[in-house]
Amino acid sequence: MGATIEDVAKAAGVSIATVSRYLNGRTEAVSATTGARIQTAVDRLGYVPNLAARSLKTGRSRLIGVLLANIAHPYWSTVLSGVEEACQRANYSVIVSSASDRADIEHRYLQMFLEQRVDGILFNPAHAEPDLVAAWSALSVPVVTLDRTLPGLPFGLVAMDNARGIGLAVEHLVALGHRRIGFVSWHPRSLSNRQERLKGYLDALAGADIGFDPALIRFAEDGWSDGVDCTVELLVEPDPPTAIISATSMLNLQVLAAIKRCGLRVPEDISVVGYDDSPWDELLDPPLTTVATPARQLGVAAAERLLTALDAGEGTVTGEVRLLPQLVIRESTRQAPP
Amino acid sequence: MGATIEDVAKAAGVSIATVSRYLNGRTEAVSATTGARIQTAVDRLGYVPNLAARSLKTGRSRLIGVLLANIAHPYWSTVLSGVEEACQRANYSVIVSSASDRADIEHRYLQMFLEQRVDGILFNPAHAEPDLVAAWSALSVPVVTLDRTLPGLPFGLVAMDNARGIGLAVEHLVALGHRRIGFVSWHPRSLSNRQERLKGYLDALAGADIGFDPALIRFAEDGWSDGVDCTVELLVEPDPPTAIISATSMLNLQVLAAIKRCGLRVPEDISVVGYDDSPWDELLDPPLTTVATPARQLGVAAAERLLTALDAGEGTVTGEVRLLPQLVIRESTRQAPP
DNA sequence: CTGAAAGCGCTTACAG
DNA sequence: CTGAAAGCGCTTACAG
Repeated sequence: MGATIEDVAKAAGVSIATVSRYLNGRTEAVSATTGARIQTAVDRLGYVPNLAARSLKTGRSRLIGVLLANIAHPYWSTVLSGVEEACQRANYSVIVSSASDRADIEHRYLQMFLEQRVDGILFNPAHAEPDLVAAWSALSVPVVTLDRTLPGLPFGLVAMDNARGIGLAVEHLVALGHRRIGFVSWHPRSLSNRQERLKGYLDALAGADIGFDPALIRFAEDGWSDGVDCTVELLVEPDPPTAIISATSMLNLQVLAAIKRCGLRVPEDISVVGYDDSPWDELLDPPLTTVATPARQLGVAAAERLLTALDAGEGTVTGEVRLLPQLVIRESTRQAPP
Repeated sequence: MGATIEDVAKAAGVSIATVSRYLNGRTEAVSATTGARIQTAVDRLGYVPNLAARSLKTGRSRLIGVLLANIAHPYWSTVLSGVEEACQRANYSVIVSSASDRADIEHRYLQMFLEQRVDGILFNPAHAEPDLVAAWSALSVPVVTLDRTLPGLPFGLVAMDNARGIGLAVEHLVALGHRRIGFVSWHPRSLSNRQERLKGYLDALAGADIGFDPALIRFAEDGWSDGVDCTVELLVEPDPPTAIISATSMLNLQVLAAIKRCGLRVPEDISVVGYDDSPWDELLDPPLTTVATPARQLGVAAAERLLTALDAGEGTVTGEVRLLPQLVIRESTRQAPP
């Protein structure tokens, strides 16, 4: 069906070498008239170069593999759009896979990426248990890890400054006079981003000379419901918090729903700081004070870090890039009760 | 760096033809002992087959191109996870691109897909203006269009039954005694899914013998804010609606926010039916009555339709598959005031 | 500025 | 059950 470079060469009355040079933009190496003849042939035949053939020859596929822990999470689709944008700009295509939070699937996909001979990998790991992850120490392409670090692996990291993000939330609440500040998060497990947020909470508390009360922390199971129950538990404590920090965007609404279920009002009875600043956070009731963690920028930064390494011919990416979150103050936080 | 099939053959003391047969699962054609020797060599060398080479030879890439109008929309990331899942099951990889709602970008991406020699394309078009779209009439691979039809193009369609979805919402409100039912949608333009929802609204009204009042319809510009203004306009009409249907998930929260801004309560003062049943709709205040349009299933169905055509060796996909939405009744709708 | 030729890593008849 | 050989569609020294 498709025309090949040979068809074009024949139609233009030149060799395939010349066609190839013209197509690859080495215009200084092809005379203008020859170029015009080739272009005419390309147009007439509807010639579309075969990247598989090029890849086989050059050893570069112009493919970037993106492996997400779970693509169904709205935050990550936005990150992906940033990755997309940066890769597109650099003329790379993006192969996307989602591990549905399962390490065995991650394995399969990484293998697939290798078979497709992607030039590089962007990876938001679902798990970080050292034994599961050890097998990836010898991946043959540069890898940049997104938001989560993998201990002991030769990957670069591009992530938000998670500790600082939660720090901003704590400081804001402390400035409003709150001293009993609840923290609702997903269970940290071995995931660096979650651990960092927890650490950010503890450090900021310490920095404000507030004693840490374990009763004020709740870890929910991943998903769209457990956060509600966890928050309710927190609210029925004998000495409940006057403010709550939600450490993940998917938990924001669950915390709010739990508070309403308990018959409390935000911010009259309790203040809430959310995370991520999803586009709809300002549409919530009340408009949510949140820690903004620009998703699109994260994607762009990660892709650019990888692409830079690729351009430089580096076989591996090192170091880490941290993006700074920002606090967006809206109406869900106010002065603590006396 | 990477071992090739020739390295494996040498290490196992057989020809590359035999290695190829073994690797492709034609185990009946390879003796058990030879197979074992090959497997040992593969493991020891860490051999990873080169799909570009295979693709070049077989003419099949095992790549599916997915082109989304805008991947940053949460609904579509869920659709994508369904596509993902189905393709993974069938051993295809997925190349994802997002057009950011721009037709020129769509063009570029389609071209990229062709260059990558994808085996098929899943396409949620950003625009459907006939002149923009005409160029795609001769795409060399099977295409299935997602949610939106492209007039006159030889593509299959997998979509929700949009008209029926809105019909369900109208019927529910009519049953509750509402007769002034507002409709807030994005501007339909030439997009079939939006036109169908509008038609569903009009037809259902007619079916209930309710005269149609143009003052009850508002079209917002795409995005996260214009829907608020449109809804406010609707609410300050001299004879305002007693219920509102939001025709897109991204509009649900905007409609709710506008109602609150006007000092009205849901459902005491006005009923609201949303669209899509995003996972957080039940966490809203009040929990939202919505038309559920299972995103993941849509993705799975579309991918399967395409994969079936591919298996059958069909060069083009025809016909359409319609998925039925379902009404999920929660607490944002109630009896109309007398 | 242009062409002939080798070779990227596979699969697949064809022959044995 | 196994191997030798052709060929998929490109790129890239090398020569001229």
